[in-house]
Amino acid sequence: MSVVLKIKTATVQAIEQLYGMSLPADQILVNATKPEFEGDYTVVLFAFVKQLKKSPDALGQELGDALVAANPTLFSSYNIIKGFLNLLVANQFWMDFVEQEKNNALFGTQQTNGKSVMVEYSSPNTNKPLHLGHLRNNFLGWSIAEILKVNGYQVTKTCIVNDRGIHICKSMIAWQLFANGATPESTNMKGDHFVGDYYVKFNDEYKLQIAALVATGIDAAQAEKEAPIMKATQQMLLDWENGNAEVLSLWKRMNEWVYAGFDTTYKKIGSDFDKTYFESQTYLLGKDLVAEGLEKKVFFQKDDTSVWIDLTADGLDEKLVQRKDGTSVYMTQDIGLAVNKYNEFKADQSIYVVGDEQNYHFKVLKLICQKLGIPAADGIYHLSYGMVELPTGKMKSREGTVVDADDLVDAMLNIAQQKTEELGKVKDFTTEELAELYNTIGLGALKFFLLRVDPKKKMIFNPEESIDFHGFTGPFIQYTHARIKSILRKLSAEPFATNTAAGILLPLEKSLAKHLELFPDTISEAATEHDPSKLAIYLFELAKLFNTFYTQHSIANAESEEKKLIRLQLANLSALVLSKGMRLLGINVPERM
RNA sequence: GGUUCGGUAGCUCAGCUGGAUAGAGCACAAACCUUCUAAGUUUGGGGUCAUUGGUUCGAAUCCAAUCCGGAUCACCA
Repeated sequence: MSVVLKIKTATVQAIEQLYGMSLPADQILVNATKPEFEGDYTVVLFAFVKQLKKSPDALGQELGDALVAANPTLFSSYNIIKGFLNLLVANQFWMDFVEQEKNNALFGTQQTNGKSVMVEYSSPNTNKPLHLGHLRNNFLGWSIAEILKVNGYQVTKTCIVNDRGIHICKSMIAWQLFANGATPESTNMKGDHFVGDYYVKFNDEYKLQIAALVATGIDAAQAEKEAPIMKATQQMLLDWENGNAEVLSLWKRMNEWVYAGFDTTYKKIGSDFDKTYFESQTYLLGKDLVAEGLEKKVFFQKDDTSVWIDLTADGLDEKLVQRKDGTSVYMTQDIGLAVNKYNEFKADQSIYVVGDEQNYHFKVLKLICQKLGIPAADGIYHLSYGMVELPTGKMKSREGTVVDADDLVDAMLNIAQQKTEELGKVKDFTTEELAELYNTIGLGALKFFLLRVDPKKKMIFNPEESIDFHGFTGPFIQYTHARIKSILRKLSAEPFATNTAAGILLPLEKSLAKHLELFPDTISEAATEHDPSKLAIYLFELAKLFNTFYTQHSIANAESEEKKLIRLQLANLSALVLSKGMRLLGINVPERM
């Protein structure tokens, strides 16, 4: 049980005993005491002053006395200032806490809660390489999955690959027209980039053709439809759907190129999935649900035989679920896939990590599933994240203003290498060890950069300014970890003796212990809010605290053996929490850097 | 226009279930390496928390209106 919860519980009991009034624990407001006052945690009294008809001071006095008397191991003293009851937690309490957790690899890990959850993320299109936006998606999805795991959930990571559709045909057509049989092998290119280039070529050619048509006097909208390359693409999509062998074979071949490229990137950034779905295999799902929905009168049919759902009562619009030609739309597929996933995994919750541009889509998806009475419906949760934008605005692949994922990762590794070489602290590393270190640091900087901000908010990335390695960054935390490990190596600190001294904790020692104690609560908050940035901020503060502590107090040359011991314990637990916490963000921490 | 998300220091962001004098990092100015890793630490300047009104012991936080910006409201996926 966390300290804050203990304080709340103790307060509830005290109020019950003193005044015979029972309050729920969540009505007690407990804050960390502001540094300018004496104390560790503060109970805000105003909330019950009215109900109890007492002055804040009198209430605080009685409550403070009762709390200290009833919980001598928890509280050592208290003071009251203007309606705030500042409680001082006993030094021994913090020391016992550190003693107990000092080397506990499971610190912060919850027991299994019997619930299962699916996390769907990444969702790439197979017509172009991954970009910075995908990186945010991948890091978020992966991290949330790990955070849920330590909170006791059984997690299945899934990925839906958008491997069919008009956009795929665009690259295929362009390849037929311009490639002269070139392949990734013959051009020595990564497959996803190779295919992506033909997607760009399509758009270039398309624009030219439109311009040519407009020059002959055709209006722009008409020209967009008439352009031969577009007509060919649409024909190809039809051929694909009709199972044309030649088209299917080209489609497979080009997709294989892309998968090979994605595979490399996923390995490099550490993304993995337990189950991958392909849209080419799921896009027909959901059709039978349309019939079922019509029967249940959830859907209705218009005169032209298209099928709709009326969501005006829910403050939304009418939404199409089946075209008049009987084919299904995106929404229908998603309903089908949701049912499919549920049948396969029976997950209690299904989290979709998808950009906030699809907020409306997922709102509708959940509503429709609920109206259809699908068991998975209430468990649908859209983890909506903001776009990554450039200072000049949104990234657009057609205009070449995307930040390519591979390029960015490579650039990060280069900076990591350059800085490491400048500092020259690991000259004895082998080539392999160095490569691993650059990877750890470069990716750590990138992942932390993308995960440290609230997922809901859009964020700005300026390619002109390289991602920092100082301050609120991944490398700063990695560095702190390496620093601690260096001390532990030198003092060969394990196993620890049991700390029996009833010593006094210095302010910085106590601050560290206090902050370490918050780790389990932070992890569970990150899970319930679906927000890894809570964890990132926590870890940064821990690293900062440790560094301050480090410069003020020596561990190796501590004033006494007792001091040395408690500091060793604090250092070891700090390293453990930093390492474990960073791992939940998908970031490794080095032993040396 | 409807819905929805956002607006906090020069920049990037915390804080938002109402609590004490609004915080970090970067940038800027300065100090600290014969002592456990200076990718570090310390100090300093820097704010009309978009605006106006309301709710109350107390508002960056809640409510309303307004202004500004994004997303979305496709027989695209």
